[in-house]
This record gives sequence, structure tokens and C-alpha cells, in this order.
Amino acid sequence: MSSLDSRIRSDLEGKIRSGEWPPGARIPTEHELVAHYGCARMTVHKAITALAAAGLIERRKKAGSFVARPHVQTAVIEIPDIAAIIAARGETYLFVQLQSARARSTALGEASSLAGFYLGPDVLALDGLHVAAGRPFCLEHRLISLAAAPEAADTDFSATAPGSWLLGHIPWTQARHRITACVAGAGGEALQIGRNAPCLQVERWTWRASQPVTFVRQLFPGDRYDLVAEFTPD
Amino acid sequence: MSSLDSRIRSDLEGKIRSGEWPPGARIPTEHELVAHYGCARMTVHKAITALAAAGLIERRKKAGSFVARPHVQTAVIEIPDIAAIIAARGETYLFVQLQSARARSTALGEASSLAGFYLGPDVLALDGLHVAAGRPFCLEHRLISLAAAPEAADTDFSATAPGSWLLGHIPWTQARHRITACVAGAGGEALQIGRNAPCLQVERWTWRASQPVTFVRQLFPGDRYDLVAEFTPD
DNA sequence: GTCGATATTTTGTCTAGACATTATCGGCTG
DNA sequence: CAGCCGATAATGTCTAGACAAAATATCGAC
Repeated sequence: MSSLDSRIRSDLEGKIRSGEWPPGARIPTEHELVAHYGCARMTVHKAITALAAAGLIERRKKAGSFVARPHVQTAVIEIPDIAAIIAARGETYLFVQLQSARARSTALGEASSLAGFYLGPDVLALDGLHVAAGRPFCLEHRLISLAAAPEAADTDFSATAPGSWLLGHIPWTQARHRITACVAGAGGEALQIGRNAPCLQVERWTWRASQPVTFVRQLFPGDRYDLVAEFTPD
Repeated sequence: MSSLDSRIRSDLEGKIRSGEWPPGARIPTEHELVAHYGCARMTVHKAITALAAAGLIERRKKAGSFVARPHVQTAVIEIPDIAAIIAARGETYLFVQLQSARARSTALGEASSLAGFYLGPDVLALDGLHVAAGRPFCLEHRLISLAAAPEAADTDFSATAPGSWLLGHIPWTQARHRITACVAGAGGEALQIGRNAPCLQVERWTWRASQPVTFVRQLFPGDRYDLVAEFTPD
């Protein structure tokens, strides 16, 4: 926190963010910074390396270190467990299972829409509704690979959201998210909104050690949920 | 890339991701790893510190290092410049200005909706349309603080997207994003879709050195754009 | 002047220690 | 048994070097 390297780092970061060192400018060499701060090179190196990892500067051997030119806005969005979202709002949370089926994946018509994401021959298909403060909050359609999560076959998801359960049982996943806007369509009835109401749709494909584990499609009424991303590159 | 510390790091990471070391498990101490890999402690320390920064492990003095229990899914989404999105698709890009006005911010009715985001007394208000391959792609409404970006007053935005211009002139910002689903509403005409068509709305508030710079609201037809986030924590 | 080999500068990685910090453990005391 | 308190074990930071790798700069030959 107040270690020397972090002080050096925020010192340099301040000069960049304030514009004192504009994009493209060359910053002092490690050697010069060592002389300036009166410390070992490793200490300066650690500070500069962290700035480079954060994308604020670019380093080139022999040439030096330069303030980077921003090109993309990256934002970190957190997609927490839905139960956690609702708990944070101070509302009561409930999960209701609508349908559950165990099937051979080839029997699932949608298998083809999951291009390149083959969950194995044995798949659990679950439909459920997340309810916040008595109002429908999110309609969820989920497929779970029983090869990757065999315990799921013996678990009762009638009141437990499969997302929370999976997070606790098949953790440390790799995932891909897709966020789109669409109309509620057939899901409008369960969500108690019109078929033409706009919804935020989050799709997530999840792997564990490169083995597909689960796919989920979540539909949020547009007026009940939004994603907020604070972006403080550091 | 193939330095010793990165090899140690991916070695440990593999044991975590494969489940060999489940969440909550204690991983070997730095001392033990030094003995195992036959290197200096700094080298092991660098590898472990990187894993801790990535959130894969938690470290507690005296107690040791433990595989973290995942609780939130964080995803890094990149929100690139719209021109870059379209260029990446290999389509032609065009920006069309619809309206431009310089105003006292109190004269803008919406000022109140930007709670806590006061752009200063002198504001530039711009409406424009991003066009990809001849079709409307994004409707944009933007406010620029002339206190933060005085050069904007003398710039011609009739064909230059203000977003690209700002990125090059007032870089290294801090930002907040909000992503919602809504209907096109009045914007439906400019986008050549129905008023009830679902849209992805991205709002972004931008600061530079804690000074508000710009606010933008972008409306994407739901079927023409989606956000994709690859999540490979590392 | 142009090309190419060599020197130099700058960053990247690593070592073998030192001391600081802090939470836990175990024992001592009341 | 409860509570305090010091020993200890683990991480956190830092040093003063060393060598490696890479890219630029320089100088010489032609």
C-alpha cells in the first residue's frame, strides 16, 4: 500500500493521467529513476512493470519506455451470482424450477446452435426463474454436462439455482459471455412482461480445464437489470 | 514467456484449474517451492504474486497461500471505438452528424439525469449516426465539457466521430459504463427500425484526472451488435 | 552514400541474501 | 477454562549485484 514501489508507481501514474507526460512521451529510464528515487533497480522495475501490465506504458528494449496511446476502452464487468445481486439490493430471493430433463444431447434441438460447444452425450436441461421481491427477475435456460458434473444428476434444483450450485462444485472455470438485446418473446409470460418487451440477454459458455461444463442463457427484463462497469485502469 | 517464473506460474495454475488443488486447499509455501524448483525465493514469489493478483489464490501471512473460492464471475469486455469495430468487420464506415449545439449546461433539460456529473457551464451537445456498410449501426448522443476539452469548440464533427477525436486528444480517462436493454423509441427512425425494436444501450461517463469530460449514450439495434467477453483469468 | 558488422544502451530475468510485517500457535497466568 | 503474550512461521519488501536479450546507434568497408 505505502511501499516504495507502489509510491513510485502512483507517482508515475499521476504524471501520465494528468497529461504531464502525454501519450508517446518517453519516460525516464530505469537507471534515471533509480538515481531519482535512490533505490535499487528491482524496485523501480517492479513499479514500471506493473504500469506496463496495466497498459499505461509500452516498453521497448534499448529504445525505452513510452506512454501508451489508448486505443480501446476496456471495462471490467462483474457478473455475480444472481442471488448475490438481489441480496445486495436487500430484496428477498427465490429460485423456481420450471422444467427439468435429462437427455441425450442429440435429442436437444438447440445443440446445433451451440456451435463447437459439445457438452457430451449426457446432458441435464433446466429451466428456471429467479424471483426478486416477489417479481420475476430473470428467466434462465441451462444445459449441464453430466460428464463434467456427474453430481448434478443427483442434485435437487427445484429451489437451488444451478448457477450457485455449480460455482461451489465445479469452480474455476473459463468462460465466454455474449450480451445482446432482444425481445422477451415466449419468455415474456414467465417474466410477466409483454412478448415485445426489451430484454437484456446474457449467454455464458463455461469450461473447466478446456472441458465444456455448462451453457446458460439468461433473460432480464430491460427495466429491472443493467450491467454497470467501473473502469479505473490500474 | 518461457522464463522460469512464468513456467512456475503456469505449472501452479494448471494444478488449480484442473482441480488437483481444489478451492480452499493450501498450496506449498514459498520455501517448499524454492526447494522443489531449485531457484531463488524472488522467482517463486513473483509467480505466486501474479496468481494472487489474478485472484486465483489468496495469501495470508503466517497461514500460507490458499486456492481462492470463486464468488463472482468477472469478465473483461472491450468497448472499442466504433470505427474500429466496423473496420474489423471489413465494412465501410461513415459518421453523420445530425445536430450540434453549444449551450449552457443548465439549458439542457437532461442535465438533471446525469446525477453528480456536472460537465461545467459550457457544453457541446452532439447527435450523430454511425453507419456501417450503408446501414445505420449506432445512434449517438454526446455531451462534451468545453472546460475539459476546449479544442472541441473549433473542431468539425460533421464527419469525424467525436469519440475517436476525444480518444486522440483527451486520453487516459477514467470511465463508468452502464449497459441496458431498451426499445428504440424516438431513435427508431434514424436507425431505420421500428420504435419498438429492442436496442442495446451503452452509456459512458468519462473523467480525466477526476474532471468530467464527456457523456455519451449509444443505441445499437439489438440484431446488429453484441458484446462478447472472453474470460480467461490470467 | 549504402550496406553490414560491431558496440552500446535499455529492458528482462535471476540470485542470495536481509529485514519488516503479521497472523497463528502454544504455553503461561489468573 | 479464559485470556493474554511471546515465539514462530509465513508472506512482503528491498538491496546490490549479475548475466541475457534485443534493438538502436555507430563506424568501417566498399
